[in-house]
Amino acid sequence: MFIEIETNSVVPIYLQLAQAIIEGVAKGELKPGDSMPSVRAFAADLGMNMHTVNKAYHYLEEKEFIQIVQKKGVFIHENGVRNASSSDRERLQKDLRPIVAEALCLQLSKEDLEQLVRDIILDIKEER
Amino acid sequence: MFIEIETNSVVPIYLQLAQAIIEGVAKGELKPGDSMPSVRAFAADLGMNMHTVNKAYHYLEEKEFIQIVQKKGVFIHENGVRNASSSDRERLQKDLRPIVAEALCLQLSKEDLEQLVRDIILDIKEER
DNA sequence: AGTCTGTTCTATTATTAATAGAACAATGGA
DNA sequence: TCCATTGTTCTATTAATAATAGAACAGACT
Repeated sequence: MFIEIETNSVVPIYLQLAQAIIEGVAKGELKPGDSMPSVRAFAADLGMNMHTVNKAYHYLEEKEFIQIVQKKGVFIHENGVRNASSSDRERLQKDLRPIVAEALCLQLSKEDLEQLVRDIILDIKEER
Repeated sequence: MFIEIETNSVVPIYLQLAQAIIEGVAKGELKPGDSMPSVRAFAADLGMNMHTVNKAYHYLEEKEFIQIVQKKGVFIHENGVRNASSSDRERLQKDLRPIVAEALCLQLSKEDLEQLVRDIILDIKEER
């Protein structure tokens, strides 16, 4: 699993890490039940601090994408790939809204937006 | 123009303000050339600090949605409603990617995503 | 002349992000 | 049983960001 972190990005590295893991799940590279590296091993591997990885893990746990089992390890949540709950949908909608608004200003039609989404999906899934 | 600010949100209020203005442009409530309130008047109106409004304005200026004219005022950019440039598209794609990845984990099909986007577009445009 | 404009400056407060190191209790393999 | 590994918790420091505050400036407009 390739994880690229942009140190100069405005998006914090713990979030970049979390998003990379979500992409891993999205493309099926990480499957429910798979175990994730320990916070220490992952941190060493990525050249970041243990606490930063821990923060990413807890962020993902809150979103129910991973499961943290005390003293045992971290696993992709059995329910990580699931049918979106209503709170899932609300969250998606909230995150999506400002981007859609911007797209409208940029004269993107529904079709343009759909094309953009399609491109992203391909881009996420092709890297296998 | 209704602007609602959630003081307890994780998204900073200067950003919420900027996004609200973008929505205003998206729904055609704000048109290129329209003048925006002065930083002081807007701040007083919204119950926030002058510098916070100023920050939102500069954020929007960087995205080329408004134009700040020294000593005269702030206006919706003449090019605010435009055909997306390549840098516009890159930005959209970058912002969209983590959301699409999450949607894929949540088993949303292309069609589901398209429906979601359609709902948001309606929601943005109906409030007139 | 006087108000309004965005700008600039210094300042303070609170929060977040990231790092660091140490210690704890429980797990699990050798 | 021993011992390394697990996530957790604690204190700490540093840097950056967000939000507020107040004052002053120079130019625009009336």
